[in-house]
Amino acid sequence: MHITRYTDYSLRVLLYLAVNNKELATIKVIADSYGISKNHLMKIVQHLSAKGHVEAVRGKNGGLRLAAKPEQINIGKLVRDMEQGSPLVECFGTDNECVITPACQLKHVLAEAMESFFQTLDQYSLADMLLPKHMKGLEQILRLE
Amino acid sequence: MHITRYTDYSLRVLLYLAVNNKELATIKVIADSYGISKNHLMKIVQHLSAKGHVEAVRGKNGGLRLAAKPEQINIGKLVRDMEQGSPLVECFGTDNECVITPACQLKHVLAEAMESFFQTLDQYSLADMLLPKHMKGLEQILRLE
DNA sequence: TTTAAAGATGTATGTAAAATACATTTATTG
DNA sequence: CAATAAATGTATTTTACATACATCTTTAAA
Repeated sequence: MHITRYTDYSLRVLLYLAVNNKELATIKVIADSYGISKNHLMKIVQHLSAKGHVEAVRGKNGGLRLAAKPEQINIGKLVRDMEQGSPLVECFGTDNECVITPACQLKHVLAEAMESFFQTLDQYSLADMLLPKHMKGLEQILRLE
Repeated sequence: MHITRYTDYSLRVLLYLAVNNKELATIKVIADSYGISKNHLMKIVQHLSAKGHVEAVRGKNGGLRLAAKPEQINIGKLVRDMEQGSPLVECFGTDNECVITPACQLKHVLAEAMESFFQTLDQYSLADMLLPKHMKGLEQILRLE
C-alpha cells in the first residue's frame, strides 16, 4: 500500500508553511530545507495553490503562505485532493480489464476500506501536526528558529 | 493510493479457487480465465502457498486448492501478507531521508489511517465475497459452470 | 522603465518498481 | 520414463513517478 511522494511532499510543504507562520517562503527555500527537488515541488505547489490550500505570490519578494489557518486545513481533504486519479486497484480506474468486475464483491470491500483510511485522516487538521513538544524541533530542523 | 496487481491477482486466485470449490485448478487455467500472465501468477501462487493461503500440489494432475474454508480466509490478513514491504510513505521504509521524521506527527496519523484500512478488511472473509446473487455470474465468467 | 526575482507551464529525460517473459529444476503420476 | 505441473532463478520490458530543463508571466524594487 502506497501513496506518492507527490502527496508526501505536499504535506511537508504545508507543515513548513505552518511552522513558518504567516511569512512568505519561496519554493527554493522549502526545497532546500527538505533536500528535495525544487522542480518537483513547483508542480506540487501549483496543485496546492489550484486546490486552495496555499496562496502563491508571484514576482519579486513573492513566495507561499497557507491559504487558511492550520485548524482549517484538513489532512483527509488534502490527501484526497493530491491522490485523486490514483486508483487503488485496476478496477477502480479507467481501462479496467478485470473480467469478473460485474460479479465481484471485492471492489466494494476495498472501497469501504479506502473510505476508512480517509475518514481517519478527516479527523485531523494541520494544527494537529503542530504539537508543542515538536515545534522547537521542527523550527530547528527547518532552520526557522 | 495504490495497491499492486500482485495483491490484486492474489485475491483473484483465491476467488477462483473458492468458486472452483475443492477441485484442483492449475495456474495456467486460472491465468487463462483472467487473461493475465501465467508467469506472474506463478510467483504470486508461490507466495500464497508459503503464507498458507493455498495448497499447491506438484506434478501431473497437480494444481491448487484453498488451504482452508473460505470462511477462514481473512481478507485483511491476506492483503497485509501480500502488501508487506510496501511502505505507505518514505518514512515508513528503510533508507528514509525525510529530515523532519523525529519531530513529525504525520507518520502517526498516517499509520492510524492505514490501520483503519486493514481493520475494515479484517471484518471480511473470502466467504463474504461469494454472494449467492453473484455465484452464477462468477462461474460463467470463469467458465466453471 | 528596466532588471531581477519568483511562480506558472510545458516538454523531456532519468529511474526504480512492477509486471512479464524465459529457462531450468524438482516433484508426482500414470 | 515420459508427461505434467509447481518451484526457482534470471532477465527483460513496461510504466509510473520523479526529476531536470527551458521558457513564459507576474511583480516589485532599483
